[in-house]
Amino acid sequence: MQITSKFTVAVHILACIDIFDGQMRVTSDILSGSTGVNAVIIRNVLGQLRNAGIVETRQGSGGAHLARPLNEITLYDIYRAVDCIDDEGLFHFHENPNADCPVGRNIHKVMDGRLREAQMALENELKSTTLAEVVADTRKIIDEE
Amino acid sequence: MQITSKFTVAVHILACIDIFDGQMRVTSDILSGSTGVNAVIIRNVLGQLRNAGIVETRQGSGGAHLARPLNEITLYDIYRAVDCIDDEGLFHFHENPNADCPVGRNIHKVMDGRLREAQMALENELKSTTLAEVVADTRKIIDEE
DNA sequence: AAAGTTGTAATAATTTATATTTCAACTTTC
DNA sequence: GAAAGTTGAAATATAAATTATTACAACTTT
Repeated sequence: MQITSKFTVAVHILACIDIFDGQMRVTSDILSGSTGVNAVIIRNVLGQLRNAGIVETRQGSGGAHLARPLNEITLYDIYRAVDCIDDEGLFHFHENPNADCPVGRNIHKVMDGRLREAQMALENELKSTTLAEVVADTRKIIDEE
Repeated sequence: MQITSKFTVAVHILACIDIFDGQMRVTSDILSGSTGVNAVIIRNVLGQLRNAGIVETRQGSGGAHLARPLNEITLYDIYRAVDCIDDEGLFHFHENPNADCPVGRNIHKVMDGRLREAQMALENELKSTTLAEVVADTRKIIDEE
């Protein structure tokens, strides 16, 4: 199991939006071409990013723009926006433990806090990186090519 | 997307093995009953735990036993044993970024280290808990019931 | 020998992720 | 104001991953 590629796709298209904005109209078709991901999926992701206040898009006119500065968008914001992880959490608990077994009826409770801690450690790490850093690194590599 | 339930199942059955060992023969059928997970899946998980040197099982005789002390088995050991995450890592990268696009051909490289850090933060957290703690908490709750 | 168990392979069913098709609503440009 | 291109969204299809099931040989103990 892995965290859905919508997350890395979202980071990818946000980098494109920042880097190409001004040079061209960054449409879902352009982004589909850069990512290799279907344009409808791109529009879905853009929709989630829009709902989270990260990008701006409008029907008809075409072309996405960032809604706030690069350094105010963390990887965590993106991860949340595209709904990588649902309310159940990162770890999938088996669903039918036996309530007649003393272990079965308590294991969930015992594990819950610890699994949440682990998930939080991951998420805190994602909070520590902003798109500004990602884009800066990308531009640097491009310049050196 | 979530981390496969084989992980929580594995923790569950290890707790059962420790708590019930001596009282009964802890077979895959018993464990299937406690977890609500198919007995063949349980045997697969036990097989992975055996390969990792965490439990001992034998054909014919039946009944699993821990292969080393509870405090020498971390949640990370279990997570590794059941192969929660493959070599690609926790985050799933979209597979066909466009090499003709400057962002497309570099984004993977730029993100890689950061995603690995996040995964490591998760894993370090799992390393910090041993089965001894999980079982102690479980026994405590059982005693208070 | 009988009964019960593990280990493993093969297959099926279920769930989740991703892609595709379609089209109405909208904007800009001619 | 018509044409061309775009977004947003729904419906459906395909693909991939997870979990369950069936089947049985190999093994142990009684």
